[in-house]
Parts: sequence; structure tokens; C-alpha cells
Amino acid sequence: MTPPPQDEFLDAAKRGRGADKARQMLKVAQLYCTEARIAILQVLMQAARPLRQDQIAGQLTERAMSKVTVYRTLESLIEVGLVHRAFTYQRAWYFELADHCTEHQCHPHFTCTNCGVTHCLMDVLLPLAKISQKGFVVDRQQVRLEGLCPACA
Amino acid sequence: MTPPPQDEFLDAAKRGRGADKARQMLKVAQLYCTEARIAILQVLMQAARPLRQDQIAGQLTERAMSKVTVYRTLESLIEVGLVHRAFTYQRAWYFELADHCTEHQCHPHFTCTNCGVTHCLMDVLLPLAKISQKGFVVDRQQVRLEGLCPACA
DNA sequence: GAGGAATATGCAACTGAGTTGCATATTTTT
DNA sequence: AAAAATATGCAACTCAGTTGCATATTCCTC
Repeated sequence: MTPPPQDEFLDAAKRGRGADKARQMLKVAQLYCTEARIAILQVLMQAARPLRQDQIAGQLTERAMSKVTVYRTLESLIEVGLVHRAFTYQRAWYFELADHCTEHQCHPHFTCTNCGVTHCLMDVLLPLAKISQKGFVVDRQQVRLEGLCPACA
Repeated sequence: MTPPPQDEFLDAAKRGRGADKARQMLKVAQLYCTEARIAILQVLMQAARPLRQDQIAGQLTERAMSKVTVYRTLESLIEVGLVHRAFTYQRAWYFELADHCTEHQCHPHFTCTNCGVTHCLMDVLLPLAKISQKGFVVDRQQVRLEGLCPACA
């Protein structure tokens, strides 16, 4: 096992963890591999919960990014199905990676009305509402919960 | 059966259908019986689906009402539990009467991504997510569906 | 690699739902 | 009827998200 040359180490560190995976995802989606898309994908890959635009921007350590770019980048990632809008809270959208989602529904989100923190209920899956016999074509079912989180209860 | 005096007829007509019921609801809730609250409650009682502020204001035939008053009126009705925020769509809140709701969840809402119309699925009830054993105290569970309505499918 | 087409970014200015302060009007209580 | 409590309207504001346009970056072809 010969160690990779030093500049490759530096390069990897500079690109940050998950950069290669992000590039791969973008290539498959046929999107330009831009600094913005790679960085935002990395942030979302590391996030434990959905994030707002300003929270995403706040985690971009390498370089500041205008909110316009953040929104437009998210929009492009949503279009190709890599990201989705998880929910709105206090008039702001929260975004998250679209993996861990089954075909028609993602995991439920629980938002604590006391501390405002949102928890992804990854291991909870409610049945799909049976409304196709009425002529509805369900694209997506979303479940939101509100109440007190374990810490606040 | 003596008919009520004519001015009572006129008065009932002027107050509109459901005015008495609205007054009753407000009295029980210990809120002032104002023109705004009565009128908005009537609109919501007759609505087949959740309405935005401007849609509510647009249905007030008697007298125009400032949007500030509509929002503050809805806020007061929400505080006492007569109304609730059903969902947001395109950055706007949709309001509806809080009846027809069980303790912890209301009926699901289906919004058509083609025509934008929302349908209340009054006869659909999903089980509550079982997360209380994890320490969560669920106050409200909300289910949103997206796709194509029968007319658009 | 150079050049050019396609696409992405940033700035500044805008949009629009919802909010706030304050003076005035209405409702309820005494 | 007067006083206390609360509601309304206006104008001005907030702030998440959007748009037009000039510039910069990415990718593709040679």
C-alpha cells in the first residue's frame, strides 16, 4: 500500500469529506459539478436534520455564498431529485437530502413546539392513505408531528 | 305560529346564515362578539376547504376588512381553538375550522400539483405515529398529500 | 490545452405574506 | 351612561424567497 502523494492528501482535505460522492451524484444527475453544488451536498450529507437556507450558508466554511446561489443551487438539486423540501416552519423552507425516502413518502418530522428543534423519525413509517380508488394519484405523502421532544417534555 | 316581526327577518338576513351559531361559539370561548369574528367564522363554516387570508377577505360581502384585522381575528380564533392553521402552500397559510378534528390529528389534506386545489380527506384517518415510548409528547399529527386530483389525473 | 457554447454566480432591486406601533372605534362591564 | 377592556385600521415595516442582468465558471470539441 503506497501512500498517496502529499498533494492528494491536501487536495482531499481541501475538498472536504464527501466531495467525491457529491461529484458522483452530480455526474449521474447530469448537473455541472460546481463548487456550490458540491459544498451544499456535503453540508446536507452531514446534516442530522433538515436545514434552512441560512443554516446551510452558515456551514459553508470554505467560502461565503450568496443566498441567491444557495436557493438556486437547492432548486437545481431538487429538480433532479437529490434534495427535497422537507417542510416549512415559521415561513421558511427546510431542505434535506432525498435519500432514505421510499417511493411515495419520506420519514415523518417531529418539531418541538418548545425548543423548535426538528427530529427526523427515520424508523417510523405510516401506511399510505388509500385514496387511489377515489381517483387521486398520490405523488407524495408527508407526515408532520408537533409537540414536546424528550428533552423538553 | 305567529311570524316574527319583520325587522327580525331583516336582521337575520343582514346577519347572514350561521351568525347565531358563530355568536354562540364566541360566547363559549369568551371572546368579544365582533363583526369581524362573526363574519369570518361564517365564511369558514361555509367553506369546503381551507382558505387563505385573501380568500376569506374576498368572501366578506357585507363590508371590506383590512388584512391586518383578518390575520388578528384568525389569531384570536386559533388561540381559543375554534380555528387552526391547516397547512402552508406557496408561502401562504390556509385556515379552517377546528371541528371535525380528533384530539391529536385532523383529516389529511390533498393538494393537486396541477390545478392547485386542495381536498379535505374527511373520511381518511391514519394511525398516530407511535413515538410516545421514545419520550415524545405528540400534540398534533398532520398529513399532507400531493399528486393529481381525480379531475386532473 | 484553447476557444466557445452552456450554464452558474453575484449584486441590487424587487415581491408579497404576514407583523407591529399607535391612534381610534367597538364591545362589555359597572 | 361612563369606564374599562378589547378590537380595528392605517401606514410602515420585516424577511424569506425571487428576478434581471452582467460576469464568472464548467464542460465539450477540436
